[in-house]
Amino acid sequence: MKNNIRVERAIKNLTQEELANKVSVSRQTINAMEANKYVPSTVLALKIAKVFNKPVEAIFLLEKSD
Amino acid sequence: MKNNIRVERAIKNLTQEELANKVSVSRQTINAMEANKYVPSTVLALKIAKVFNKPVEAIFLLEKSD
DNA sequence: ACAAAATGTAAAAAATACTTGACATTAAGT
DNA sequence: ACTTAATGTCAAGTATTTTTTACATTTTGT
Repeated sequence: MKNNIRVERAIKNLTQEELANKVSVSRQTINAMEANKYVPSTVLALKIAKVFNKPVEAIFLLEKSD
Repeated sequence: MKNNIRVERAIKNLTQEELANKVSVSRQTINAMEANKYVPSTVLALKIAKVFNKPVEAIFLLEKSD
């Protein structure tokens, strides 16, 4: 699974830490997600999508391998 | 987090097992999700939304407790 | 009423998400 | 060049998701 968090974060001009605070996770969690180290839970995906005012599908993209 | 899987499944007339096969998880995973026993991964949420042709947000709903 | 299909549930194990803390590297501003 | 903010990364630990197996209950069709 791919994600556009870094891009969306740039658009909104947010640091990893600021985003982390907004969605109540650690900064490392955001960092690891951007580095595609793991797939977040749906709760977290919904919260992030909400911060960016976009549907989940616009930020998190399924790949063939999923 | 709430979800409308049972309703969407009824609309599409799918059994838990059929849905489970479509998204490559066990029947118990679908059952437990419907029973709100746990929150699925984003990959699973995306796949389920795709089966139902709806955005993730239409099927999985954040609650205050999230 | 009976049989078969669908659903509920539970426990143990495996896999993965997420935290905390700590330190190293890079980028930005003065 | 210096300082600070931002990001990268790692390791160990906790929490949660998901699988498997197995059996009980409910629903559906005949």
